[in-house]
Amino acid sequence: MLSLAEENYLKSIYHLSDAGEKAVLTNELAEALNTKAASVTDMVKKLSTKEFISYEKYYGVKITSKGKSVALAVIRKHRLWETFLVQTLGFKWDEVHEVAEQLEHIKSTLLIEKIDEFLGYPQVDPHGDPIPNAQGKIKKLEKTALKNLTAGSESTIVAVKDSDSNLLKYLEKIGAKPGKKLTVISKEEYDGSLQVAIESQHYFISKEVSENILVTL
Amino acid sequence: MLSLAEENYLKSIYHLSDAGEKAVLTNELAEALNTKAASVTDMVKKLSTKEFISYEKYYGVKITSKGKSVALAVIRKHRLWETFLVQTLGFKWDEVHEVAEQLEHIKSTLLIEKIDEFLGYPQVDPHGDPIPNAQGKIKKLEKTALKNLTAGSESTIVAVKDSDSNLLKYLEKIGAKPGKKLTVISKEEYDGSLQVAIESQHYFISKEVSENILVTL
DNA sequence: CTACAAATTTAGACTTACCTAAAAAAATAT
DNA sequence: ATATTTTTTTAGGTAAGTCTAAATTTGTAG
Ligand SMILES: [Mn+2]
Ligand SMILES: [Mn+2]
Ligand SMILES: [Mn+2]
Ligand SMILES: [Mn+2]
Repeated sequence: MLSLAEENYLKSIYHLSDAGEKAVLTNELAEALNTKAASVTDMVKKLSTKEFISYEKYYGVKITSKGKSVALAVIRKHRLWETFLVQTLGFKWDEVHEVAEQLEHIKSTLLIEKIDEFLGYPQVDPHGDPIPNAQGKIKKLEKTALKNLTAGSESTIVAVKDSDSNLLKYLEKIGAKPGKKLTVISKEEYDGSLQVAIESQHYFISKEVSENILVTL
Repeated sequence: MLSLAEENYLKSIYHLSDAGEKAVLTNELAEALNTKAASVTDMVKKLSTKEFISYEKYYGVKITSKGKSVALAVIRKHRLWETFLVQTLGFKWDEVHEVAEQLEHIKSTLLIEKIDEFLGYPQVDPHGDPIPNAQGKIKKLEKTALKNLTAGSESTIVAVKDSDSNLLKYLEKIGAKPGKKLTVISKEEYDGSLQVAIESQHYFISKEVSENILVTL
């Protein structure tokens, strides 16, 4: 049985590695987990011994398929809980991430399957992120950050960053929800800011925000 | 912010003290928490420093009102979650206690208030135990264990012990649910076993079982 | 190629929540 | 009242997960 800390490390490694594609460095993990590099080295050794990751000193870690399946189970729980909180209990989409960070560690297969069934097997969470199924299969979205689009391009919002409550409140205000059409009207080379249209409303968007909105290719 | 261990200690102290009436001894607590007396002494000192309990060496602990309000908040969450699992997700009443032991430690006032609202402010959990309100007020049930009844007495089941899954499956089978009428037909002095009627069906009940069914006075 | 900087690991400590074994206090029995 | 048993506390350790500071390795720039 994995500890809360171990589960959080595996989840972060999974995310930072782009679903296991690339190696993750010690400092990246320390940053993501709000801890220190020395602590990461310790934990990474432990997870490596248990074969959830492979670790080569000074070269970072790669997640194994065993580790991936743990990570995906945690991500599944996180996203199902977020969906439940919004759809069933009426939470706002900026209120759910923190609570889901706790709920994702509840150990009960029955519970999460019942929630999934209760919700009618949702495919994506309130922020547009895909929900892995019980077997750990996850739909990979074809997506890019809004900041990569050029002036004139039209696209649809696929997902948004879920962990910044203030960002989410702002996105709500401008109607930047998954599913909405978005057109880039102009782009300022100097600071990377954009002018965009969402449902015929025009908005100025900072580069920072444009990094956290994911759109169709 | 209290740790999981601290919350569990306070909950156990509350239960073992009959809602704070009497002092709780070190060994009782060790037994209830599945730990050793030495560990209890350590924790009890810590909780005492933090003023959740008062502790006098060799004489056991008493819960303070500060401690009581923590305990009641945890009990509230436990019972609301159990109710949610049964009513909303279709868990059986013997499947919920273990999961609720985890869910009761989720930190989010909003979450538990939303669950309470969603359920329509239930007064008792699936095992008949009263649910404290958000202010920590709890209805004290007038109840006694079935084993204290004498032959001929009629009563109504108020609550049953919630933590033994096999007991609950058995009680389900004989229809011993909170709200049901129960008559003691005879009592065997030798081993304390009883013959009872529930909805005109007759059952032999061991002393052990009769200690875990609570009935009206 | 060498010097300096950046990233990472190692060493040594700390906190929480446990444990066992020994000592001390309280309860009970003679 | 004294001896024995039971309960509780103290002493000293352990494992998980964290930290700071120092040492080591790797990367970069002249
Ligand atoms: Mn989230
Ligand atoms: Mn999300
Ligand atoms: Mn319970
Ligand atoms: Mn219950």
